[in-house]
Amino acid sequence: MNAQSMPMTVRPEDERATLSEVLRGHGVGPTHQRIEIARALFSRMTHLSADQVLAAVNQRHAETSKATVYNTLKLFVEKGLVREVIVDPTKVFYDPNTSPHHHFYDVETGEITDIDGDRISILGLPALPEGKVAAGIDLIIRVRGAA
Amino acid sequence: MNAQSMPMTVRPEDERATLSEVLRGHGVGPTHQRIEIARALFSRMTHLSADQVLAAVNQRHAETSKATVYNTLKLFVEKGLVREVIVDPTKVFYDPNTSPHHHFYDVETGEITDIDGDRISILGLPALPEGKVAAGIDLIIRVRGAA
DNA sequence: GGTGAAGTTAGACAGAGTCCAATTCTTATC
DNA sequence: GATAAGAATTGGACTCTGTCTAACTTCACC
Repeated sequence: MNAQSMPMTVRPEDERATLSEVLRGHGVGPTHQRIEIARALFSRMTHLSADQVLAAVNQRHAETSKATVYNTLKLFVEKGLVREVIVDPTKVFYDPNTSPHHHFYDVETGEITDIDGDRISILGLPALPEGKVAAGIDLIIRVRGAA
Repeated sequence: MNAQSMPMTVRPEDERATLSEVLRGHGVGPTHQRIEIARALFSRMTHLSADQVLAAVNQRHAETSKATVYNTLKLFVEKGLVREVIVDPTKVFYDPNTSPHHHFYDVETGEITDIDGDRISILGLPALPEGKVAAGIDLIIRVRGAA
């Protein structure tokens, strides 16, 4: 089971256990803090910045430090649980949807919306530079309110 | 005449005049500082961050403040003289090539390379969100050294 | 219950970018 | 060329995101 296949609704008493399994399945030892951070991301299935994750976690009950949120988000990226979305020059967003997809980014509101990967084909994708491998492909369509 | 059609080599005594014309043609009043910043970008035709622009300008002779570099780069973006490239979570790069194109970004070295827009076709581009207009389309291919 | 490794923490720190009030420059007009 | 008004520039303080470190806590295992 991976993050994408996690049921959208689970009985509250099962939620922690389910999240623990998701973490373990990605080679991440489950701790209170990591479970809370995973819940913040996966229960919303939306793009959150580090400070939004921190706020969401601490609003609930669990005191979690800034350092742990940053450590954990970096770990989740390494382990493939979430994906970094770099569209806003001021902060990184974390996307719990790790399937191939692209992004609309509203430069005025900061809102990020997914574009399913299979709705787009990219033809003539150039050969990667010598000795390099792909680490991610993201088509970013910046939009703003009509004039 | 626009930035792209500016001759790659000009007689030094004409360079300031040429850059002045480019700026004026984009509705930007030419000042010493703006000319120096434009020269830093257009003489290299490469992707520079704000601090690289600052270093390039001040290395030459013209003392220019950090605030002016940031003000000017923002103005250049508004006026279509350069394009922001947002691929690195720690800083924005400015690209003097404003024709439609995409980017390779090496996550290990930080190197950015252009991909000509006409080498790639994007099929099935989804409709923009209601009431929105496109502000930029950038396919970012992140690469890293092979394992 | 003891031990070591893994995880968490507060708070200091670094770097990019913003803001502001004071100064300097540009430009239009005479 | 002098002048005045608006535009541009400036240093420095400031904000914010993210990193680092050394101490502390938790956990698994014996």
